[in-house]
Amino acid sequence: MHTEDWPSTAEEALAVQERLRDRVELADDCPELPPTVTGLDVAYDDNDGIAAAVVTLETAGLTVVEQRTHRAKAVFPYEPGLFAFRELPPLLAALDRLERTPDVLVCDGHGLAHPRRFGLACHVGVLTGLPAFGVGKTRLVGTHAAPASARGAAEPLVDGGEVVGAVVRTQDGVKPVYVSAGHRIDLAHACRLTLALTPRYRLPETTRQADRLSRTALR
DNA sequence: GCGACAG
DNA sequence: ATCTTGTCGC
Repeated sequence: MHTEDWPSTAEEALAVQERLRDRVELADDCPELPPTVTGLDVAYDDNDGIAAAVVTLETAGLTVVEQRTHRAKAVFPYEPGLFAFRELPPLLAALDRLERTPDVLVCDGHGLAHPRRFGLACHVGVLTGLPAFGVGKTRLVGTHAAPASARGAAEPLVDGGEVVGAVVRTQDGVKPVYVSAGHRIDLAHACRLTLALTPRYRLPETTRQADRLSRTALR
């Protein structure tokens, strides 16, 4: 899929989303402990300028092994449920610049925890063919009980009668994050990785590194 | 009809 | 997403 035929209206985006949705793989392909984890994030300025950043970390020590960025102009407005069409172009461009193929992608948004079960993490996974999951800071859909206050506590996120993700407490007493599978990885695995990526802070180290890099790339 | 609504 | 000082807590 190229920039030329990228959807520019909500109707077109919905059609593309529906087409891609059929290619999502729910089976878990992701290794038990992938050698590396790659975080994705995008920063914005006041003039439709956007900068995407991807950072690959060694899973064991969470040290950076490779990082890439891509600057561009926003080509799609923010719209809940169609968020992927805004961040996907620069993210895919940045991912293309990586020399080492990622083992698993960690997105700043949702995967299956989406009104049509196909959020950013699903798009990224399907379009790259790589395992991917999402870690959101706030809820998009679903209801859930409050997880216990200790790090590691989690509660299922339910929408339309099905479990679409998990609400996970990554640090004692902090606001929980929303974890959901995207492609070729299951929820349990995504939750386990999320905890491995949050030894000290609320958000995954992958997201923190990508966030910081995208901001500097914007200036 | 009235909210809710990833980043 | 982004705009921002002080302030509560360990």
